[in-house]
Amino acid sequence: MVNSLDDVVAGALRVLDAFGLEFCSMRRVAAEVGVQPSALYHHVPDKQTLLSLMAERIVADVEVGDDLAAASHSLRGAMLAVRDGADVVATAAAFRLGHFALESALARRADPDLARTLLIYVVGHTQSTQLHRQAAALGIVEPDPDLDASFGRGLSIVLGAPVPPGRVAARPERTGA
Amino acid sequence: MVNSLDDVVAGALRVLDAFGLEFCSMRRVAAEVGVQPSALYHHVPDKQTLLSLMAERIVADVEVGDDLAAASHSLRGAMLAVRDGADVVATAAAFRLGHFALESALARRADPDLARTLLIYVVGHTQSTQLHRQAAALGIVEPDPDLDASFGRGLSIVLGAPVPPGRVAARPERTGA
DNA sequence: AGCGCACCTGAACACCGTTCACCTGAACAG
DNA sequence: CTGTTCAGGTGAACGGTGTTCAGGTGCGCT
Repeated sequence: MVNSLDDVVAGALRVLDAFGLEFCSMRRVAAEVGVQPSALYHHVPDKQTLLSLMAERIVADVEVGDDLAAASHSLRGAMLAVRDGADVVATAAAFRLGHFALESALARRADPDLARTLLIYVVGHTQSTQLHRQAAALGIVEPDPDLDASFGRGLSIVLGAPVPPGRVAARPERTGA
Repeated sequence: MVNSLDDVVAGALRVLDAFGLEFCSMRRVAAEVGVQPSALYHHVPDKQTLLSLMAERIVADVEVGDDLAAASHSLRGAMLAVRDGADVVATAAAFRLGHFALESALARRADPDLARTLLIYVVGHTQSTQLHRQAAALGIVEPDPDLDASFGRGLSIVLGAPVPPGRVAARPERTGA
């Protein structure tokens, strides 16, 4: 008892990391915190709201500096650190375009359109990465070791193609057939 | 009675368009088709599978030609045409990176990394657009008339910044502060 | 001592996806 | 005409879900 909102969010994140988003139900979170399901509604109006709080926590210590690529990798890392983290961030209020804290932070450093595009890309690719890894862990698909590099290359495309070392920037302009 | 798989998918899409993804339950689809819920499982093993079929149908007549921007707009249009269409496409098996038909089609026309990045961006931005519009329709947020233009600008960023007519391609390279 | 309030209980409501044993009716082979 | 097969459907049930609500308990404050 005597649980605070933080305790609830922390418990929810523990459940998320242990069981995945699919099984992160209010009842499970309640059990984790040691409480009846209805008690959660004393701290949170909604499951949706709880998910948003979890998302905020997941990306809480992503630092947005002047290096956009570094910020992108930082965000990706933060989401990958928690099971289904990218899904939670994507689902959460997160994508009310323009009302997402990280987007504003990025927009302060660069063109707002670039900020938005970058954010969509980073979250989207990371979401796919996590989904793929989970499928691979279940043996449904063999792991793709190129996924991380793929992220970097896409990042370069979005950021303006200063492709890292020794990499062909092959982007055919309307290759006919 | 005498329903085929196509009838089920069509019914599901009708329910989706009328009530949104949140309320697109097997029971509702069954009612729409005029059948008991359990009957659906004669046509489909899963709700997940049904969603995938719906997604395929939503993007079915998107044409991928040599003009990547045109293809992007076409895809966006197809998803926007159905309520929560982008969500369905994003959720569906869709994003097993590399196993998505549209990604392969795009990759045949351009660099695979560009294809992947483009797809993530288009679906992601459209998803946000649709979510925003729905929120606006409910009066939760005032509509943002710039969203469509925003899509175009982001597209230009991904495709290599041949920014359309009369538009400043302002992309500061690590603008210090 | 007594009020307020944060926190919690326990039961209930209306749904959900899915499974199961069973039925129906048309198509087709002998 | 009989018999079998089988796509398609029924109706009940199982174990879950998010959420609500009336009520209870104990701490801190005045």
